[in-house]
Order: sequence, then structure tokens, then C-alpha cells
Amino acid sequence: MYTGMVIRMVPEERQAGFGIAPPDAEAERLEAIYAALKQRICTVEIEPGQLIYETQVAQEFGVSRTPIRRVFARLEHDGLIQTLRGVGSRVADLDMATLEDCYRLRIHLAELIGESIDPAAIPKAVEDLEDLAAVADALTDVPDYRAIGRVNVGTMAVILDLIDNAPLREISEMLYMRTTRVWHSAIPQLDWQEEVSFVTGELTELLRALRLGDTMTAGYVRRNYIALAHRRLKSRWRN
Amino acid sequence: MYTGMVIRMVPEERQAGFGIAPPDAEAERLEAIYAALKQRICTVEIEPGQLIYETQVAQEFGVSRTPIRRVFARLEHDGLIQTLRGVGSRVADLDMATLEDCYRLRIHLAELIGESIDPAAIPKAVEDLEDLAAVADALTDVPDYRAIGRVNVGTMAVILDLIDNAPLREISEMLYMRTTRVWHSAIPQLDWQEEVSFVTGELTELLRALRLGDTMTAGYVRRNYIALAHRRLKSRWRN
DNA sequence: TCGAGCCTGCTTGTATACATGTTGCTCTTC
DNA sequence: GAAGAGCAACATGTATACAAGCAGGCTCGA
Repeated sequence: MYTGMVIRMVPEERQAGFGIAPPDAEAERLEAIYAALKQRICTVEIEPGQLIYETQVAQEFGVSRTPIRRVFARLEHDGLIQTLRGVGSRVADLDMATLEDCYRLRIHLAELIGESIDPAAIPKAVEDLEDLAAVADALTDVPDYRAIGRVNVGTMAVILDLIDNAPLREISEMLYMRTTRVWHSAIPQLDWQEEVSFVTGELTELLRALRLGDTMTAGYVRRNYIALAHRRLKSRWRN
Repeated sequence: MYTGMVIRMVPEERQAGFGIAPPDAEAERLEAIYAALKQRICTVEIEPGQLIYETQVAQEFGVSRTPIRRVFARLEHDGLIQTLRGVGSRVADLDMATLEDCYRLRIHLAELIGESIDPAAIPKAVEDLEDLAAVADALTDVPDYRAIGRVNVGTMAVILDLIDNAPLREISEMLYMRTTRVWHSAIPQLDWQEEVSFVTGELTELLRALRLGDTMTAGYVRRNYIALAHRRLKSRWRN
């Protein structure tokens, strides 16, 4: 029986649908739950290796286990959790080997973003990026890890909306989700000023290219910043 | 209640797990059902646009709807079906726009296969490819669409086993599944001799490169034959 | 004191009843 | 005769009871 309990979600989780809009209003609830869990995992609010349980999540969102199982299946397919019978669902570890693979793919695939951008979507993207840039600029002085995380996710969302190639969009999103957790878990230990300058730098360069309608350059800007993040995290990992 | 009914599957469907082995013996049944449906869809035995039903599949394999729903969710995530409430699950159409996108990605990603090959896996791959080549050689004279389809799937399986990069392997498999249906549906209308020569040609060149341990060349052989298949099908599509 | 085996409490997996949505046919009405 | 409202059959979505499996502690015995 549906208890009528209200979905408990932090506001920022409501708009966490990284890319695609829900198909219809009835499935919106499931989409919201999926997006919420995805965000918690990507921002390492739920830490790698931690166990999560169908019953617990079902209770939290006021539904039965059945739809939650569907959500968990999606998360498992995304490579974010691993369901173990009789044990629970284990949030994927951050092993550096797989991460290297994911970054290599992301960099290589980013080279295709430029030629897959829909020019009609540029104006809205510019608008969104300007908002993000304003937020990022205000972050220079005081460290706010959650805020810069939201800017990071937001930038990716804008890029995804630009991509007019469904499979490329899906794959890019999946790979982003797998890798961004490393950045989110590392950022408290990184140099704040430098990280902010990287984030604002990417936003500035993306805006510059998109305002001129140079989609190919925008794609390669993205590629470069993915590669730089990779290098930065890789050297950090060695320490 | 479990009826004890035997799983009805054509023999070739049993070994149709394109890439990954099932995690444990209990889940093997589900993996087999998933692989069977996947093969039926990829070989257009179930035609694009056709509706399939959870109840019907559940009865056929002697289980309840619950596990079948999980299988359907995976197929939907693979982009092979689309589940519509109150209607059924519609096998994805072959629209040329999406197919172009998939082929572009496949060609681009194939460039990464070479540097992701595990040298230790080469001997077994050579062995398997030799078997496939023997089968293919015997097909030259008499058209046998199902047999050449199995060789096609088998070649892809060997390549996938070589790839020592989990996300690249998963993505390659997904894109292959989405595109191979076009080839399977087109092959009766194509020139048989030419198709067989393409299949045997790829096998020959792959064997040549792998026997010499030249993984990069093997990767680019694969890339080239994907690109050729794309061109061939694209010109065919225009007619 | 230590160890092997059971056993309890928890988890996920499955089967089933019911809620909800879609579609096409039928019956009514103009 | 044609068009529209409504209903029935059947599809997927959800809730729930139960089966199967894992892990840690507990007991009993040597």
C-alpha cells in the first residue's frame, strides 16, 4: 500500500537529473530517486565500498522494494554499485586501473563532442554556462566543496545537453559518473585556488568558443580539461 | 510457484553470452534468458518494431514476471527495447540517424582496441579465430544466413575477450548489438560472395596480425572492417 | 580455552495479487 | 451511416509474502 509519505530529498537533489528528462509524469518519482542516489554516489556522500539496502532506500522514499530494485539495477548497470545476494549493494570502489581506462575513453570520446554539437542548443548553453561562471567566480576565496561540486556537475550537464548524438551522450554521462567520484573525494586535499581556477578556466574557454559558434573548439576545450583533470588526479594518486 | 519447466532454448542460444560469463550458478538462468533474447533481437529473429510481453517470455522460460522484468530492464538499458506501460515492450527500430551515430562511435572507439589488448589472451583468440575461419571458408558456395551470422557474432566475441579494458569492452558490445541488427536484416539482400569474402578477409587479417603479436594492427584491422561495413550498409540503405 | 557447528537476524531473489494505464471494440446517439 | 463515449481485455507498475543465501554470534563439546 502506498503510504502517501512525502519524498524526502535535499533540494539540490531534485534537479540532479544529469542529462535526460523523465518520459512521463508517473515515472518521474523513480527518475528522481535514481537521480538522487546517483548524485549521492557521485559526490561520495555515499562513500565507495559502503553498503546500501533496498529496504532502507524504499522506506526513505516511501515506496516498496519493487521500484527500488529497478533503480538499483540501473545503478548496477552504470557501474556505480554491485548487488550481492544476501548481503546488500556495495558502492563501487575507486580502483585506479579502471579509472585509467575510463579517463582514456573519456578523452578519446571527447574528441567527437565537437562534431556532434547541435548549433540550435548553443544559446541556452551559453546562458547556463554564464550562470555557472558567476557561481564559480564567487567561490574563489572561501572553500565550499559542495558548491564547486555542483558547478562541476552543472558544467557536465550543459555539455551533455549540447551533444546531439544519443549514444555518445549516454556513454559520456556514464563515464563521467564513474570518474567524477575521484575528483569529489580528492578535492578537500587539493589546492583550492588551483581547482577553482581550473573550473572557471574551462567555463571561460567554453563560453569563448560557443559565443563564436566554434563547436569543434568547444569540444576540444572539454577534451583538454578532462585530460588535465586526469593528470592532476593521477599525480595526486601516486602520493 | 516454480513449475520445474525446462528452459526451452535453441542450442546456439545457450552459448550466446556475447562477452561476460555469469557471476554464479544461481543467476545463470537469468543470464541465459538475457543472452537468448539479446541474440533473437540482434539476429532480427524478433523484428524491429515488434512487441514482446513479460508474461509471454515468463511462461516460455518457466519463471514468473519478476525476474523477466529485470531482464527487460537490461535490454532497455542496452537500447534494444523500449517498455511502454499498458502496451508492451517494443523492439527498437532501425533508424538510420542513430545508426550513423553508433557507427561513428564504433569506428572511433575501435582505434583504442589495439592498445587495450591483453597479450596473454592472444593464443586462445587465435585458436578461436581459426575455428571461425574454417567455418567461414565452408560457407563460400551456399548461402546460409544463420551460419554467417554466428561467425559474425563469434568474431565479435573473440575481440571482446581480447579487450583488457572493462568499460571499453562493455561499450563496444553495446554499440555492436545496436548496429549488427542492420547487417543481419540486410544480408539476405546483399551479394553473398562479397559478404563471405569480407568476413573471411577480416578473419585472415586478424589472424595474421595476432600471430605476429601486433595488437595495434589487429585493432586497426577491426576498425577498418567496421568502417567498411558501415559504408556498405549506408550505400545499401540509400537504394 | 579453543574450535566447530548451528542458528538467528538480516539481506536479496522470486512468486503472486492487485492497482493503473492503454487499446480497440461495441454500443449508443445524432 | 458515422462519430463519439464507454467498457472490457490485457499490458505494465506496485506492494507484499515467502524462499534462499550470507554473516556473525552463540552454544556445545573436546
